Amino acid sequence: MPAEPASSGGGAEPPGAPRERRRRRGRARARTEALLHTLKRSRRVKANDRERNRMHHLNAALDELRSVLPTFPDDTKLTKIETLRFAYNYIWALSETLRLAEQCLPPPPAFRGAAAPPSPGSDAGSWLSSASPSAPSLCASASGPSSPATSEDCAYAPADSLRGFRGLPAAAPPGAPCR
DNA sequence: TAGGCCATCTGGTCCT
DNA sequence: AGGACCAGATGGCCTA
Repeated sequence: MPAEPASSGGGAEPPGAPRERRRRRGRARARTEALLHTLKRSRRVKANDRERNRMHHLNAALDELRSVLPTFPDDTKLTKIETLRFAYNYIWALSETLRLAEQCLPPPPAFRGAAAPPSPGSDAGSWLSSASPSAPSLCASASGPSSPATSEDCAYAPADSLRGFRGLPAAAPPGAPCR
């Protein structure tokens, strides 16, 4: 504990003055600490508020993502982790479908000199489902795009909600001939 | 009742 | 300096 600094005034003070000064300084320090405490507190409250807002925005974005993901039954609510993993696999499946479709599409008329007849619903009846052995499973996974899902990861997937999955054409099995 | 999911609070770190 | 982001802690709610 540092010694009290000697007063510059000398002996003009009445006896007991140093004690009074100490008391006042103590009160001032208490006031400063209280002020600091309330300042810290209000900063914390503001930070909490921002954090709450941030999480609400994050959840809103997650809800938007959920709303574009197909589930069965329709009102099935995926958990956060399920939503993210499902979205990952859904995107993978869509791009795979696109890739296969491009592979199978006939060349544009400009190259053939004649319009090719569309093949409506050539594969429209077969939708991707977890029951299809050749189709990429849409169950959740964190693995790479070349193998979007493993059976172990499927433990995380809402398997029942994905069964009967609608809206995504099945990817053709590897090596399947284009029609 | 245990386990999963979620919201919130909190302190630390990074960025502007 | 203040805000954004992150991860850990905690408590509530729900379901098997």
